[in-house]
Amino acid sequence: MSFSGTNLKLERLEEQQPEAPGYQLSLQNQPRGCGDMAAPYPDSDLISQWLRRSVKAKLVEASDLGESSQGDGEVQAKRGLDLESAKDFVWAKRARVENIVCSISSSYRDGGLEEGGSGYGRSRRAQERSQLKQQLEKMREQVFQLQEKLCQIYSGVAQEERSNMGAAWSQEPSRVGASTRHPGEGSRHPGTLAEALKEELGAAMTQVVDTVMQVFARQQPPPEEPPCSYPSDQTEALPLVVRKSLPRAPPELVASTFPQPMAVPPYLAAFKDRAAGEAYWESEGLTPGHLKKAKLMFFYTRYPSSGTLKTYFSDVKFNRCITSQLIKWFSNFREFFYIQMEKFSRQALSDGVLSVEMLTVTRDSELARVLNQHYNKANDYEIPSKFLEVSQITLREFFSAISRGCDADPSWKKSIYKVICKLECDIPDAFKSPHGLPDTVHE
DNA sequence: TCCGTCCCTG
DNA sequence: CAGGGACGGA
Repeated sequence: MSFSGTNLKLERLEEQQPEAPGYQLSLQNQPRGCGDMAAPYPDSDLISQWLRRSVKAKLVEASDLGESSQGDGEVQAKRGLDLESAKDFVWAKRARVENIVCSISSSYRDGGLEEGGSGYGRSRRAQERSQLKQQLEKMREQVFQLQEKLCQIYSGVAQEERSNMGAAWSQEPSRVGASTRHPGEGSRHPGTLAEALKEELGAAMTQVVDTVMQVFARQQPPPEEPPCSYPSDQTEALPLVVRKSLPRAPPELVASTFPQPMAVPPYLAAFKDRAAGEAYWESEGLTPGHLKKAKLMFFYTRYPSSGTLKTYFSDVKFNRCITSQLIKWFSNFREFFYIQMEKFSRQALSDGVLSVEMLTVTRDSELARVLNQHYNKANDYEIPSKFLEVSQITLREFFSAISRGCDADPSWKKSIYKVICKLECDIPDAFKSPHGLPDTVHE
């Protein structure tokens, strides 16, 4: 791996570093359109400045005090940055990485920070500088790769523009989003370009940030308490169902004693999960396996009590959140169930069915097929005959109520719900097994 | 007031 | 499927 090109590019970055925010610096080495891409994200300018100050303060702190940067939790805890705007995360990441690189690089190039002090302090500083130098080299490489990627992506866009336009290439290519939407040109798959850009940039940024975080995390002791409480503590804006049995990330990658703004905020970590196609936590949370199990349990119980839920989800650590989530699941299951019942009974009415006796639900019924598709998508479980009976009773209740004109009453379904909630069936003991799902039941 | 449910929306 | 408002019962 050659560093010559990398160094050239970095020096150009460093020359402009004092004035321009970090995220714009590297873009200035790109075609103008790339730089303009930053325009929709003005917030990242502030973030960049703030981050640069934080990193510099960190370096000065480490050097002046002659101490490692370990363990200054109080100072770090005071540093917080609200990066909640998800649309800015890529730019925030970029700004963060580039500012780290620029700051370290500037300090390094200028011969380090203030000399003097005791011999002990000097040797520690030399050690610090040596470590920082190594980090710088690695990060230079990463940033260079990122720049290359951006160039490739953008040049690809530009080529496509040229070939598609067939006319003179614009003197001043505007930002990608705008350049793909010329007036009167129609919607020529701008979404594809935007998506490609987004994916490439996201993947590249993830790679860079990961490396940087790893480099810095190695300097830090592991946190005393891994933030594994996160999935159950913050459920907003994240899927409540987490994938289980995937490798847990080293805690220091999720949160370290690094100054707060540098730590990966949970939602960014979550994005990183998606970008990397991995889940970082196994946890106390409900998994797709639990969801599947719950759906199969619906064949037996439409209104499970919290006690029933606790009994049949014994591998789950129950708290208010988990309980309400499970209850919500069954509420959603019922909703779907009753919607289908109403739909099929109205259909039967319009098809000229005259009496409820004509309405039956068997395994061959279309209604059974729809229900099976919803609650037993993998079709690896046989619908219990009891559920077919309950479905038939419900269908007939709906048919009867509608044919009597009861649906004029806004609360006409409540009487049906009262009937159905008494039709609970015994859930097979196999569902009590905390691991896996019961084998197919053949009746 | 709390909790469960319904209902609507995204 | 999740979020959230409305509603009613305890």
